[in-house]
Amino acid sequence: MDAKRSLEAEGWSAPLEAGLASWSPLREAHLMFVRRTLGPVQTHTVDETVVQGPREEGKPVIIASGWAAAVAHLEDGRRQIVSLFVPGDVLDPGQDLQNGVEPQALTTVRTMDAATLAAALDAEPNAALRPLSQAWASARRDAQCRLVRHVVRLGRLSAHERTADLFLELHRRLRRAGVADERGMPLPLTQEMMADHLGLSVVHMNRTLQQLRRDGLIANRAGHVVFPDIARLSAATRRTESAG
Amino acid sequence: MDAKRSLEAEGWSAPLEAGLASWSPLREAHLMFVRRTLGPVQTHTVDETVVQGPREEGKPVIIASGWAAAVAHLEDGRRQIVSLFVPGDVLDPGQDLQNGVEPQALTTVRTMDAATLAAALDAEPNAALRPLSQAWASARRDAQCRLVRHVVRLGRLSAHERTADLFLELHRRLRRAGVADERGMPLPLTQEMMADHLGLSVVHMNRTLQQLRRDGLIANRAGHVVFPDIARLSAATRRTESAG
DNA sequence: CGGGACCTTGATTATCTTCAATGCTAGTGG
DNA sequence: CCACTAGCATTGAAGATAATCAAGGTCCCG
Repeated sequence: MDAKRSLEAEGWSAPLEAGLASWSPLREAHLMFVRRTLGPVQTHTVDETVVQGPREEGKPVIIASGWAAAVAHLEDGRRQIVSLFVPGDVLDPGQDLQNGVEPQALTTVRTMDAATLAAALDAEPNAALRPLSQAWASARRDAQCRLVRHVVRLGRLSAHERTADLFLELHRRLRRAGVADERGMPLPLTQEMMADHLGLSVVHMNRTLQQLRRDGLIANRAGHVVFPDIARLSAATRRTESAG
Repeated sequence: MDAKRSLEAEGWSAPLEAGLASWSPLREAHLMFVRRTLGPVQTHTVDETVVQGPREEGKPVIIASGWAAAVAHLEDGRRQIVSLFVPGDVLDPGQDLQNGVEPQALTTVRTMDAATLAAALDAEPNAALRPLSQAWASARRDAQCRLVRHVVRLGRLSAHERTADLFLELHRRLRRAGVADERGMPLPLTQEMMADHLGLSVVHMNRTLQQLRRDGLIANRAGHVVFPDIARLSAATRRTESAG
């Protein structure tokens, strides 16, 4: 049955399918439904604005390949990347209802890399597709959960800890989507993007990465990062308490 | 009709009712429904754990009086207050599905002050109660929105900006719930709690507050804070660009 | 009066930003 | 093939911002 998938469909819906299936056990029928209801694919180059306003209910935009991010801009030029989106993720700019009536986007979704997007259809909760809608719900909850973890990261972790912690989160997510292997992952982000996500200056981001490299915790080149010792990288997300 | 409300009911469901009504125009019948379906009130003293695990679906716990917070604890004792809850808010610890099956709470909800809580019933989406369920949905979205804003605050604002920005957000929320007036608001938080929310050390939090006081942006005593000049406080949330 | 929780202070150190260059690499047009 | 450019990574120096350490101080309460 796997052999029957067209190469093309396999090509760009694989991360989405793998991601969904990791949340809930899906049958081939569910994956067929996903492929069938997926909208036309839009191709984007890096740094294009993808979602300006609040997203349409029931028509989540998913990212089939490449990376994107929800970006908040301050008046004076500072910017904060609120969340990163990797293949298989649902794009969500967050919505502000502060003024009551018109929902207003808090952030703008922009591509951080060449990316392909498609509108997906959240399954109606009928019996046959129940596992599928559960998978969508789990994916949404995971996104919320990542926001909470990011607040902790920004509020209480040092630059080194933040960086290690982010790398591990991205690694987990990319493996879930089937886009990374055990030892490393693609990382198309510039140091400036990482800095804007982790609340650091570019210069300090650079020095933090150098330190992690010197410590043998990461090794990177050409859009990829390798983790020579995941256990030690994991330990670097927490403060090392030596002699008490 | 307003005169008919019992004083007791008025006393502890007022912030919730005012908060909901601010999201969607509600009639007396909707408020009656809220009062009628509200569970028994639980009284808590400061620093009690209120919600340990993931919250039950469809039975949101609301806070009728007092303050609470979703708190994340790190192994080494550092802690981050991820979100603050004021009267009328729905408590939500955030849920982690990372390991697939069992939802796991990311944070623990604790009282930051003496507080009274009750379980509320999210209205079924029948026609008569539609405005009510819309109000609940808006309140939920507002909570998500606050998380996004907090990421920006922690990632890109200085200590002074963060503090001013938080005060303005709390002021807006408390006014919405009818618990604060135009000039100031109750603030039962210790400096340590504010520090843990804003990602600062207690000492630095203290000095930042002193600075704001010296600048005439805030004045506080005994659990209350007053804003002598909201416009200037608002300006303090952004970097002041003098000569260009 | 003693204790505890909270606020405040000064001194010192660490972390991180800013400013200003300098290199590096890939793409572009001559 | 070679300047030329643009975007990104890197460096050093200087300074601001924030953390840490270690005391005091105040207030309330038993």
